[in-house]
Amino acid sequence: MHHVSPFMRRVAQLLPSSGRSSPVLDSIHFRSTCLDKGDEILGTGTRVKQVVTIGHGLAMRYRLLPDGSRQVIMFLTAGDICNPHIYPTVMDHGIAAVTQVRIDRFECESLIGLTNTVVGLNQALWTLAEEQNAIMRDHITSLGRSDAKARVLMLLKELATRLSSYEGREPSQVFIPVTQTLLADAIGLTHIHFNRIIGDMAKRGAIATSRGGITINSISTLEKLGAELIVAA
Amino acid sequence: MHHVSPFMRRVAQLLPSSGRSSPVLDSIHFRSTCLDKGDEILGTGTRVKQVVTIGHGLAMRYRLLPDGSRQVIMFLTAGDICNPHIYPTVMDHGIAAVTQVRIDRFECESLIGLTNTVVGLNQALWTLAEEQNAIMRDHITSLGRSDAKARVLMLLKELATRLSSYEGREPSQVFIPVTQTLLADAIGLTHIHFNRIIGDMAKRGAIATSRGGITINSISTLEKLGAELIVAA
DNA sequence: CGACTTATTGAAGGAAGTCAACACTAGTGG
DNA sequence: CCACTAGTGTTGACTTCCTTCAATAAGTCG
Repeated sequence: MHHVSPFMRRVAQLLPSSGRSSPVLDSIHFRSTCLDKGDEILGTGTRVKQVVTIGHGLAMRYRLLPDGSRQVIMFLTAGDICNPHIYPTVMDHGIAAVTQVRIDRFECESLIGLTNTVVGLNQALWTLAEEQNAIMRDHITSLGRSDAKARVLMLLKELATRLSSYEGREPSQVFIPVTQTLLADAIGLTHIHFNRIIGDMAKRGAIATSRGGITINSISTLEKLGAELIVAA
Repeated sequence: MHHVSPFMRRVAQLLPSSGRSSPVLDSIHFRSTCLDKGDEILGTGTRVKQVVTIGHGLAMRYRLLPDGSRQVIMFLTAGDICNPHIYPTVMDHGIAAVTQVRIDRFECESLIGLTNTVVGLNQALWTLAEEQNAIMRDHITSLGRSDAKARVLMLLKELATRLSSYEGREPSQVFIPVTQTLLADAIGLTHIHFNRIIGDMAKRGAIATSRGGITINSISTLEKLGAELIVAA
C-alpha cells in the first residue's frame, strides 16, 4: 500500500480542518516512480495531463537557452508541485531530477474533482502555488540587486532552510546535494566564480565542500556572513 | 453605470464558453479608483480582503531593499490582477502606479463565490496567474543568463508587446511610459548604463527617447537587433 | 524663479567572465 | 582489472562589462 504523499501532507496542513490528515485526501490514488539523477521529469513542451509532485529528493525547474547555457529557475523539494497548476497545460520550461527522485503523480481530473467537494482545498492549492511564486520573487530580487557573494549566501540559506524543514528545529548541519555548476546556474554565475566564493566561505568555516554537494555547518553562521556583507558595504 | 473591467474581459475570454461576455461575470460589482503616478496600490505587509486589478494604466510589483535600492519584479497592465490570488493574503511585496492608473476592486468573497457557480472560472483564474508566472520565469532567465544589452532588448520587447496587445495587429509605434531609472530597476542595471545602451539603440533608429518614456519604432526592429546580438556572440 | 526629477556624458575602478591548465573521482568498456 | 573518458572541483592570469563618482542639461512643478 502507498504511504501518504508529501504533497498531500502539505495540502492537508493548509486546510481549515488543519488538525490531522483528511481521509478523503489520503485515499486519492497516485503513482510513484523513481528516477535517477539527471533524468527528465517534465520536458519543455510536454502536454501534462497528470499532476506531478516531488515525493522525495531534489529537482529543478530550468530553461535551456539557444546558446546552450542553462538557467535554473528554482529548486523543488519533497511536497512541491511540478505543474504550474492542477489543470492540463503545456510546459514552457523543463523539470529534471537533481538527485535521485521519487515523483508522485495524480490524475488532474481527480484533483479537480476534489476541489469541488473538499472545503478549502482550492485555497490550499493557491497558497501552495504562492509559496513557489514568493521564491521566484526572491530569486528575481536576488539576481537583480545583489552581487555574487550575497546571491550565493541567499541561495544556500534558502536551500538549507527548505531541505531541513522536515526536522522540527534547526539541525546542526545540512547537506545540499547539488553540484557547484548547477548552483551557479541558478544565480547567474559561472561555476568558476561560484567556486571562488564558496572557497572563501569554506576557509572561514561556514561551509564545507565535497564532490557533489556542499555542507552548511549552520544556517545562523550563513546569516552572520550576510550581516558582515551589509556592514562592509 | 460601470463599464466592464478589463480583468473580467480577460477572464471571460478564458472560459469554455469563450464566445461572448458572460452576463453573470459582467454583473459583478466592483469599485474603480483613480490613482496618480507613483501612488501606492498595495503596500508590503498589506492584508488584502479585496481583489485589486488594473483597469487602466501601468503598475509594478516591486520590493524595496534594506540598502534603499529597489527591484521591479514585474510590470502590470490593464486586466492584470495585483493580488497573488483571489483569497485574502498578506503581501510580501508592494504594488505602485507607474503611470496614472485606474484600479478595479472586487470583493474576495464574491469572486470566490463565483468559482463555485461559474464553470471554468477557477481554471481561468489559474491560467491568468500562470501568465504572470511565465513572465517571472522569463525575467529570471533574462537576469541570470543575459548581458545588459540583451536584457534591455527583452524587456522592451515584452513591454511593447503587452502594451500593444489591445490593437489587433502590430502597431507601428509603441510608447512605453516608464522612466529609464524604473526600467533599469527591473533588469538589475544602473540607470546610467541603461541610458548608454538605449542611447546606442536610439542612434540606430530602433527607438526614440524622450522625457518619461521610450518609443519603440517597431517591435520587429527590436527582434532584428536581438538577432544581431546572437550573431555577434 | 528655484527645487526636483529625469536624462546624458566622461573618466576610473572593480567585480565577474573568459581562457587555460590541472587534480580528483566515478563510471565504462575492453 | 585497468586504461580511458567524462564530469566535477580548484587555481591563476587577463579582459571586459558594468558600476561608481562626478558634472551638466533639460524638463516639470510648486
